[in-house]
Amino acid sequence: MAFLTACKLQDPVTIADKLFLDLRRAILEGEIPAGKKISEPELAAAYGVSRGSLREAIGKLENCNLVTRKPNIGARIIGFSTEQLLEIYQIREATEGMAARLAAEHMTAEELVHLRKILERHQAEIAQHQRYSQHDVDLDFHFSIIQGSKNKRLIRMLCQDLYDLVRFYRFRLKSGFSRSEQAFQEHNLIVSAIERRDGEMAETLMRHHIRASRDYACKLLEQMPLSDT
Amino acid sequence: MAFLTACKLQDPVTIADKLFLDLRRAILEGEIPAGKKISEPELAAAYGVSRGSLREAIGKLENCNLVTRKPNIGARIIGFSTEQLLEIYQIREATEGMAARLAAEHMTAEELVHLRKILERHQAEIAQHQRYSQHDVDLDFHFSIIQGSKNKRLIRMLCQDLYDLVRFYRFRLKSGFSRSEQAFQEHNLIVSAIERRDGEMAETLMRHHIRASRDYACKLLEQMPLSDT
DNA sequence: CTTGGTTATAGTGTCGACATTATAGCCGCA
DNA sequence: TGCGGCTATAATGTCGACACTATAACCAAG
Repeated sequence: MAFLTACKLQDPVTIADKLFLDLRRAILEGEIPAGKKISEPELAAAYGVSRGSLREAIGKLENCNLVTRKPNIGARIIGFSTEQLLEIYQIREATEGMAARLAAEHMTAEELVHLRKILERHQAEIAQHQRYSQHDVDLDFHFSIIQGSKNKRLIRMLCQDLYDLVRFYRFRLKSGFSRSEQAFQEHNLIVSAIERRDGEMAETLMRHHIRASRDYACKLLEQMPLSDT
Repeated sequence: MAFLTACKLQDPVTIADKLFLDLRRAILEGEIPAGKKISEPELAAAYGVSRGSLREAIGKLENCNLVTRKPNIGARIIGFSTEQLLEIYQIREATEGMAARLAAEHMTAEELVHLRKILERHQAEIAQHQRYSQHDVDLDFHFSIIQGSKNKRLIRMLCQDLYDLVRFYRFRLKSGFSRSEQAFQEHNLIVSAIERRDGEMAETLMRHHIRASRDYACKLLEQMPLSDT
């Protein structure tokens, strides 16, 4: 899962950081059900840590938009809604479009080679109908382009905050999610534009790609609405 | 300062929240010098609170990107750099462009009236050469459009996180910052496009506007580089 | 005088306990 | 029986103290 290397905290040193990563994974993978209220004493006991450390970890989760807190009431895991998913797609369209434009300007030759390799992996997995891991390939693709923008703040905004939500939703839609062939073609066009250093075109293509992805997700949601688990 | 009403925590109930707002203001207005390391015991004593509450407040400041923390080392106020300022402009171009597009689709008639009023205020202040408060008018303008997008996550991302940084930099550039007339014309065009419900044009104009603002800031920086205060 | 190691000190991370607030259950009353 | 207020309980907010880490000052050897 190369896309995880984009995150900081690869090797957490403090208890609160370890807890944060543990809880984040548990939330993203549905181990802790969405919308559930967090009981600080309960969770602290379950993980064998103090409430102070737990609160610090919850604070970080709040920054990642994975939990919401209200004063004197407590924290609860975020729920999901079609509305929120559409909001995320709108933000991705704008920011990743810009990222693609910047990547076309700033990506190094080595990074372009890496991008091409991701495409090859993608193609190989399509040939073998490995639709499960396709998600990782897709995330790797988008992460690489974001990294290529060289805009540190943009990278943090997307890789560290927004993409947690993307993974959160993607995990729930995983079952029927297979737009691989079409997505691969679109990825291919984007990379070509970046290789030509055509930032304008790269941005346009990326925005189209994300909009297509959104439309597909919407269709899925109409057939199979999200359930609270 | 109507633009502050866009923030949550209007009336903080908990000590940590009050501290957070206090510290945020102090940082934005340069009361605490940029780049300064934070001593938890010192600050806690200065504000008469416990270190625990202070740490919670610092955590929130970290989410706003106003301080950075390293494990076992501590937190320090962010510094500023031309590079970072350019990064922020790139993000604003993408996200506020999208916000303008969405605002053209979703803004209500009342919100459009409010926008027009802001333009009138802007014009009045130009006539009186009140360049100081022009910044507030400008922030109000951008805040209103962001709010008009009706994308809750986008609103939070911009109003709650990114715009703290905008204010942080704007405070340091305040002295020579007067692009009022030009900015007013651009604002006018944007509002017209939104009134026509022309999202495509609104996005284009907003992106041009922010790019022009960036270019102006760059010129200022060449003449008068940022000093660490 | 410089450099490497050692010790002292200040600071951060962690914890358990107390104060305050929200919530749920219960009782009394209409 | 239904509703309003009260009480008890549990949870969150806050605090002070201890443990561990990084830094700075100091000393000794070259």
